[in-house]
Amino acid sequence: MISAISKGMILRVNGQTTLSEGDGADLPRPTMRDVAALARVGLKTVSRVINGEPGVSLELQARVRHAARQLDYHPNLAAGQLRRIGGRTATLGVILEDVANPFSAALHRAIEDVAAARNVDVFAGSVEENPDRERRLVANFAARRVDGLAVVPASHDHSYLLAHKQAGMAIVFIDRRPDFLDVDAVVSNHRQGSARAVGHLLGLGHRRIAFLGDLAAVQSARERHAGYFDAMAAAAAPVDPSLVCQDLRDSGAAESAAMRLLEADSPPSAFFASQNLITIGVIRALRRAELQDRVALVGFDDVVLADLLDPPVTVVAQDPRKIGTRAAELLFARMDGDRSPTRCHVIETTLIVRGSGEIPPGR
Amino acid sequence: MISAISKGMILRVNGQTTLSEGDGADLPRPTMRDVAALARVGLKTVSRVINGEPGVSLELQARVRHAARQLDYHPNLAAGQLRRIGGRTATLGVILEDVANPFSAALHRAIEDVAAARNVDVFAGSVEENPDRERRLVANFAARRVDGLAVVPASHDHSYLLAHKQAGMAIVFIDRRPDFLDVDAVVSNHRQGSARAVGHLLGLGHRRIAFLGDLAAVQSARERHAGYFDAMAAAAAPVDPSLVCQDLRDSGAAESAAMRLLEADSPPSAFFASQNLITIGVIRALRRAELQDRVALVGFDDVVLADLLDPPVTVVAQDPRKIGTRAAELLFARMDGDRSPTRCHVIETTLIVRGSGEIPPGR
DNA sequence: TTGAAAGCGCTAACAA
DNA sequence: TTGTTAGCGCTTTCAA
Repeated sequence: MISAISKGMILRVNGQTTLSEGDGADLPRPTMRDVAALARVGLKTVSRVINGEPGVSLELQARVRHAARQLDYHPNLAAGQLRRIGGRTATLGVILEDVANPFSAALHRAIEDVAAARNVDVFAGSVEENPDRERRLVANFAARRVDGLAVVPASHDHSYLLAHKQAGMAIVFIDRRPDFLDVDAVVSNHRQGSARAVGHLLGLGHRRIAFLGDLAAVQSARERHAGYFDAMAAAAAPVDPSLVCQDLRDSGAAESAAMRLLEADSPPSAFFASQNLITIGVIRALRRAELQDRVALVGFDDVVLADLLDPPVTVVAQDPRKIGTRAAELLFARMDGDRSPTRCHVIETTLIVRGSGEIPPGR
Repeated sequence: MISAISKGMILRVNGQTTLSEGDGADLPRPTMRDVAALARVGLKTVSRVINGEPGVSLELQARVRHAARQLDYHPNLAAGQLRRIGGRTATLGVILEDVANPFSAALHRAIEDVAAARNVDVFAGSVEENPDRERRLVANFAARRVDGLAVVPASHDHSYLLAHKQAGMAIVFIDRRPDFLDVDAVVSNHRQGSARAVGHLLGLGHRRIAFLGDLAAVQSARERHAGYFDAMAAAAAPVDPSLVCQDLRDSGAAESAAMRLLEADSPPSAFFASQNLITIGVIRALRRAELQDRVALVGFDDVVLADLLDPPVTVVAQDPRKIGTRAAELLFARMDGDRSPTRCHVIETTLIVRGSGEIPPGR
């Protein structure tokens, strides 16, 4: 049985390409050869027109464009990249903690904007602090030959990226510094920002300040933890280990931990919540305990609507758009041949005083 | 001058591939040929081992794997896809309003999770309701031969996607129904959800209910607008056109519009904010006017921390995770050969009563 | 079980 | 200005 020939079908008969009438489905995509045949020009002429190379007569340009439109031709980028010398794919890989987390999403968008200006497409993936997922994503992106990779790394030993770097993949670390690997990085000043937050509470007279932190395995979480100790030590305030909770993976865990502290014999007079989801958990706990006006709270990383809560939440804000933009620019600079020594770019944080962090102790 | 040969360099001499000592930078990536040469086997044998095809002796498998590891070989997916019959790229394109918007980001994450389970990588891009950006992204993703495309469309006439669909690209629309194109869609019940929100306010006795909406050019915004009229008509409540504001593109615009309404001669007794950013704008306006306890508010789409505001914000919640998951599953079903008629899947919304929507009129 | 040859859709290099 | 040939890194086909 011979299947029907329907409109729009590409017919290749004796090397001649023609267009049928009908409205078939699942046609093969037309190739440059098809366009060349229909326009009755050489393959290379089509390539020149499609890529905007000079040196094609207006007449042939018109014929090629007309044929391309007729066939609804869309070039195959992968095929071109394969042969092209230097073989850029015009893609970037972005590896985030979670594309749905507001901080990650803001980074993503900033990177996308820089990339879009160069017509570079962006792969994104979520790692959830799982080093295996990170490696899987890196392997995939490498197999796709992304020109650049922006990573918020979950892993510790980053030397497995060396081969990719040497193969010409530009790499930038975001939010965390690289270990055992020489690449650029853009990070918030986690330690100093945290010390500032805690110092702010200490300045109001707080001494029993709880620290709620993310996975201790995560470098940025450790730095924020260290900032807490820095400030406490600078004020000669003793650290009560029972007020230090780490490894809180989401708002729920943070809420429970905060509740436990509030219900203990000698509760904290203030909280330092070292991450956005943790801040949300602490806010919920304070509400449940109806202590939001008596126990102080400073969060690290800003939270939407934090200014409209009662009391409004004081935070140390990061600047994810600036971080993402800088990271993308570094990536493109390296791709463009920048061979200068790698650097770690530190983006300062901002203390935003709103109310929750200014509640005095013993109220 | 002859450049130094350093460790790890791939040397191709007389067709023989060997490994040098040193720590060179910018090596060419090893190819299957290099692995084959080092392992002293045929090219196809390497291909079989890398792709896990059966029928290779254990001995040769070991030799190939060892050589691959030694060279830090990473296969080039694009090259494989080019020759492979049916040519799947194992990629998806996701076109969103803004990857940083919480609703879009939640969709994105849900799609990513379904894709990751199949080891499919995801391109994402933001359109900002600009049809030109949509077309540019679609063209790029088509040029990259994504197997599937999930779009929150900004454009109106979607027939330009027909050629891609016919070329075998699976397509699903999210949040909006396709016009002039036969593809699957997954949408919230915008109209009924909005009618329910407005009906809720009418049930409390409100008659002067303001509608604040997104770009009227956007289909989902129009449906929410229609839902408002449905409910008003059902209650035989007159619509005051001065209480209907559209084309609000961000929280700031929504805040100004709400302020203007509140300061007018006969202000509304309730607001229906038909989108998450608009809801935030209205909340800010009500706070500024100190009317948050006197003017009711129901929002469409939930907002983080809405439950902790004073008063807590009543919303009609969408289920972005469910929408995204369903959309991705439809995409994969089509790729797997599902030829059943296309459908528009409607995901119901949920009214979450929290307080702001239960403020009676004339308070 | 193994591998040589052809070719995917395109660009590079070169010839006309 | 135009076209021809080779070949990118891989998979397919087919022969050994």
